[in-house]
Amino acid sequence: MQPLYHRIAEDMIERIKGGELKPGDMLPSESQLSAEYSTSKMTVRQGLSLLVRAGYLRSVPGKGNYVEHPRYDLLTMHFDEMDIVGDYPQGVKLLEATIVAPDPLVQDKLGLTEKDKVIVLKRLLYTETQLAAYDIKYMPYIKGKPLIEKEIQYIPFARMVAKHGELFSVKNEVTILAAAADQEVAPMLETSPGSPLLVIEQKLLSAEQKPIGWGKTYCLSDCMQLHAVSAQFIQDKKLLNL
Amino acid sequence: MQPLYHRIAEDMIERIKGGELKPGDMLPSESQLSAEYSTSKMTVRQGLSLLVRAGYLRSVPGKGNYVEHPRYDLLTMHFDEMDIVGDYPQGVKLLEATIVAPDPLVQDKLGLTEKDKVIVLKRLLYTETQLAAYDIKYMPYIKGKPLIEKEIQYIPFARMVAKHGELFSVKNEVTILAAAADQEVAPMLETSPGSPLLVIEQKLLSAEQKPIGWGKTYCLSDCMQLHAVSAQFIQDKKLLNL
DNA sequence: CAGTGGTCTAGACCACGGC
DNA sequence: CCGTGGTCTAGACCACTGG
Repeated sequence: MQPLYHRIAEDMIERIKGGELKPGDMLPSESQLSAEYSTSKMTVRQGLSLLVRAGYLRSVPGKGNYVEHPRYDLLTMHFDEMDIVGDYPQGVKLLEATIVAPDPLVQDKLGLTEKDKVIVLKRLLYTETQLAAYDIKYMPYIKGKPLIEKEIQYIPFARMVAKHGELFSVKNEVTILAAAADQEVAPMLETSPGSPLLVIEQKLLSAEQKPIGWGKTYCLSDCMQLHAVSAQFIQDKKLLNL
Repeated sequence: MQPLYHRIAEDMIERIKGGELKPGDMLPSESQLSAEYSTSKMTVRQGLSLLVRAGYLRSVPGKGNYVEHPRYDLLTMHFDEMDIVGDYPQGVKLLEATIVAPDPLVQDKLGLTEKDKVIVLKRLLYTETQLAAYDIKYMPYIKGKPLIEKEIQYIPFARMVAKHGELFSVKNEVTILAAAADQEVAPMLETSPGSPLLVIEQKLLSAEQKPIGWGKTYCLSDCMQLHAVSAQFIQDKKLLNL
C-alpha cells in the first residue's frame, strides 16, 4: 500500500497527462484537496511538493499551484573519462605524470602564474578492443600531497582533484565539441591529422569558484558517444516510480 | 529571515563541507536534531529532505541519515536545435517538408512499416553570421494534423512533436558524437567531405515508450559546442540558494 | 477583505533494523 | 526490545495576491 501523499501526486499527474489539467491551469486549492482526500493540508502539500520538484507544477504564494509546461531542453548525462575504459583493467596507459611550470593557456585556465607548479597527466585510454582516447589533465601542485599511481589509473579526474585538494564537492563544467585531429594529437591516437574527434573539455572549480583542474579528452569518433535524457524522466523515476 | 528548516539544511551542509561530517557518517537522529533546534520533527525532516533531494544525504529507514559521496559524473545540459539559431529571426531555412514512406532506417527508428507515412523536415540552421548546421527530422504522419510553417521555423522538434501528437510530455533521448562529413551532408554545409562535424541524434518517445520522433543535427564543428555542469550545482541553486 | 500557499507544532502510529 | 526514519493529523499563524 503506497502512502496517501504518493497517491495524491499520481492522481494529479494523471489529471495532467490525461489532459484534464493543461499547462497554465490552476489546481484545486490545497484546502479543497485536503477535503477531497479527507486528509490534512500537510499531506496534500507533501504530495504536491513531489510534482513541484519534478517540474510539473509551480507554486505561487498567495495564488495557487499551476501546471507547468514540461521542459524538453534540460538533459541529464553521465560522464567521466573512465566510462570509456569501463571495467577493462588494463585500459589506461599513463604516458606522463610530471610537475611543471604552466604554459600561458594553462595559466589562464587555472588562474595561475608561471611561477606556480602544475601536475600534468597524459594518458591513453583503451576500450577492451582498441585505443579510444588521448587525455591531458592539469591540476595545481599542492606540496606534500602525492598522487598514487593506482589512482591515476582508475579514478576519474574530478574525484582525483577532490581528494588531492581535500574538498568535499567539486563543480564540474564540461564542454563538448568536434574537431579535427591536429599534428600533436593524431600520432597519439594512431590516426591521421584531420580525422574527426569528439573533444571533451573539463573544468573543475572549488565551492569558492576557484579553478582546481582543467583538461581535455580527445576521443576517436567511432569509439565514443555520449548519451543524455530529458531530466524530467530522471526525476519521474526517482520521485514517483512511474 | 529565512525559515528554520532552511537554516537547518544550511547548517548540515556546512558541517559536511567543513569536514565535520564525512561521506558515510550518520547524522544526529531526527529527534536529536529536533531537540538541538527546539523544533518539531516535521521541521527537521523538511530541512533534511532538501539535502536528500540534492544528493547530499541518503535516508535509510530504521537506521539513520547518512552523508553521501557527491556525484561528479551526473551532468545537466541544455539543448535544443534552436539554441544554435538563438534569437536570429532568419536563422532557419526550410529545405523540405514532405510526407513520404519511411526508408528502412527510419522504419526501424520509429517502429513503422513501409506502408506508414512519415513527415520529413530538412532544414539549414544559421547563426547570426554563418551557416551552422544541417538538420533532418522524421515524425509519424497523423491525419488531419497539419504542421504550421511558423512552427517548423521556430519551435524545437520536441515541442513540435508533442503538439502534433497532443501529448503532454515527451521523453527526449539524445546521442552526441563526432563524425566526418559524408557525400550527402558536406555540400549542404558548404564544406568538404571529411571535415569534422558534431552530430546530435535525437529520439523522442511518448510516455508509453513509443517512438514518436527521430532525427539528426549535423553541426559544423566551429559553430557549435555543448555545455554541461554537474547536476549537484543545479540542485544547490534551486534548493538552497547557496 | 477573504483566499491562497508557506511555515510550524506537538503529538500519534507504523515499518524497519539491530541487539 | 528500543531507536530509527516514514507517514499523518488537526490545528495554528504568517505573507502574499486579488478584489
